[in-house]
Amino acid sequence: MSTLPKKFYQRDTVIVAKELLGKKLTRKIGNYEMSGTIIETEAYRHKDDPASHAFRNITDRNKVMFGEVGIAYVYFTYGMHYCFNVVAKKMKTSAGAVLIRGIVPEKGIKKMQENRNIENLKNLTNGPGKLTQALEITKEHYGIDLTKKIELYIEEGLEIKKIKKSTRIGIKDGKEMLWNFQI
DNA sequence: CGAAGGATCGTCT
DNA sequence: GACGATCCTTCGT
Repeated sequence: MSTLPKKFYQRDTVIVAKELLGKKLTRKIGNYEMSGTIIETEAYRHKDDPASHAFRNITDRNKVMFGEVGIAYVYFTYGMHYCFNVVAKKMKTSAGAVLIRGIVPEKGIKKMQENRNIENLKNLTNGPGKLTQALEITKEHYGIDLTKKIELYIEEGLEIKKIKKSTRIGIKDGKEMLWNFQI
């Protein structure tokens, strides 16, 4: 199976967020592989989106959102969680990223359960902080290229027909935009 | 069940 | 110096 090309991410952030549903996320540590299918995403854009980290200005943290597409944007929040995003936007001069909020675990479930110290599959990777903990994604992955099959990448997956739209979670402004997408 | 509150620290003002 | 694109536990019903 091949990874999604740069071209895939070089489109409107909201469209990419929808189309990432059903795709396969893989995390490789040495020979060990963990993977799952993406089932929930959120789009965060630029100046038109008050909930986005890129809304105000470019900073040390958010700078990858302004750069090349198909790159990982990982940040630390609430003093204990990492969140994993993919840079996606139509214009080179703009900014945007898609937050991966949930996957269905497939390969390497045992390791994920160890990492999270729980058994229940339902609670294993059904939240942005949970999936980074399960897949051992940290700030070390900030800025890596997800189109290359190295330690973290996204491949082709299922065709999704029905998409549920909703408001994004945990934000103050920008609630009128239905940019949370789930299968 | 659902609601409420605590944990904990990097980032921005 | 305040707060957050969260999660988990506890407590009450």
